[in-house]
Amino acid sequence: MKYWIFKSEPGVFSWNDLLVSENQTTYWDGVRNYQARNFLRDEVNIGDLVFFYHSNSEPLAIIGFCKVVKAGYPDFTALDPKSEHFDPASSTENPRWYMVDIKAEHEFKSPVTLEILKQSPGLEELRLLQKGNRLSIIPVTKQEAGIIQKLGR
DNA sequence: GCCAACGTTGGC
DNA sequence: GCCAACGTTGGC
Repeated sequence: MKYWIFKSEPGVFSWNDLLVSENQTTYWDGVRNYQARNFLRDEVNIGDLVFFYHSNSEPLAIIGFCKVVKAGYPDFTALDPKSEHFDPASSTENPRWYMVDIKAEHEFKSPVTLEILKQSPGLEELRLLQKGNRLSIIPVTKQEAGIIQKLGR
């Protein structure tokens, strides 16, 4: 089992949006970055734990965590000309972008804010905290995941 | 709203 | 294959 942070702007898709989704499950569409795509396609698996991070918002924080319930499959929004995420270079035969499905598992008692994360020993290497980081699908080590879990209790 | 950092594009 | 220009991200 692996551990991840998925970033989302709550104005686009928030933790609460996830909670009111059918089965508290959503497909994670719209990733249009190759490194993040590779993670979704090749590495994110059923049962993996996903921390749900709100970016560009108040508070900047991990709100809770999810479980991956469906591993990588083609992002169909890339094939839909009406979608904001349409990519004419992607096709059914040769999909360029991938998505996974995640299901809400637990909301933290209080959000684990960016500030808290920065102050927590053991998270110095966390990609989320590196300057200029823009990756939206971030791998997290088991040790880091344990620390984040503790912070959320 | 600003702007630094980053990824992508496209002309050469 | 280089790199300038551009668009986007995301913390502040």
